[in-house]
Amino acid sequence: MTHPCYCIALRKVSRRLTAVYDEAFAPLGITVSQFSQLRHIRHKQPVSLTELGEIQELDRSTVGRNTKVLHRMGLVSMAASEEDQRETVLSLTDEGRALLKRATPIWNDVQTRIETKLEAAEFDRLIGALGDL
Amino acid sequence: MTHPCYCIALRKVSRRLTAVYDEAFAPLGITVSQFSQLRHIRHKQPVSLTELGEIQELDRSTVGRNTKVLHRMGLVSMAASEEDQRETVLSLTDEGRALLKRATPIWNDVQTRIETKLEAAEFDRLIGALGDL
DNA sequence: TCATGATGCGGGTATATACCTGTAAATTGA
DNA sequence: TCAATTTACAGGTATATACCCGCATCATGA
Repeated sequence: MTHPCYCIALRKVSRRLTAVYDEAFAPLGITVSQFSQLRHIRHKQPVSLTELGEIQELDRSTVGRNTKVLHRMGLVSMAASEEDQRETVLSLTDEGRALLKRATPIWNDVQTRIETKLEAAEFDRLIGALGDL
Repeated sequence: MTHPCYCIALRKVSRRLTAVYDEAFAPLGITVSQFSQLRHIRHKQPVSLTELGEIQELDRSTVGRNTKVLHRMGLVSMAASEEDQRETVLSLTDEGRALLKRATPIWNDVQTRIETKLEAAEFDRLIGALGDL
């Protein structure tokens, strides 16, 4: 274990940071991943699963499954496109919009909190800084 | 999307970097996550699931499930501890050791490849550098 | 127009991950 | 010594993620 693995180190801070955001969003019943997807949908709606996948750089099937959860929560509507019957078009529901509005200040707070940890962030310092969040 | 989310950005590079390592390890039939766990086991064997969880900063149940896969692959042995009947102790099998030996030069190559991308890596540069791997 | 190919998705399977609950074994304190 | 607590784990459930296959639909070229 002389040299740390960059990938494993990155995965570790990614898990940690995700936990920080998720904890902040928990009162709203969403995760940071879901928050991000809601933001993308708001920005691009009406948007197809494929397009959303390209934007988020996620596999289409992943986006489909993640979206189904948001749909089940009543935050996102899924409808067949009129031009192309194969396509599912996503939009925010009123609840989705409302929740995103409530989530945004929480996100801003966390972002700011992270920024203060990141000032002179080279890679190792990044790991260290996020390590004691 | 004026401001990017630190967490989402980090998750994204984490996915990407994982894909790079996983692709390199693919001929051996393991992932970078499994490689890392094998290394930890080799370093600490005989080791319990709980201890391994603490080392890897992963939930015990996660380690248990990940280990079961390695065990199914014949790379790791799981035996009840003699001192404490509750404890499962993990060790590498001969195949596990052999595979780790073959995996290590591959890992070194990827590490080196990543290093050349990381020279002056502040956070944003990190994202950018990993972005075009 | 119509076969062929491309596109959009759903679902199966798999890993990686966490939390919670239940159970069994060990420890400890009265 | 024995009840109460702590520990170690397995398994259930859930999200997040990817790859593959199959199906339906659309687009295109002969």
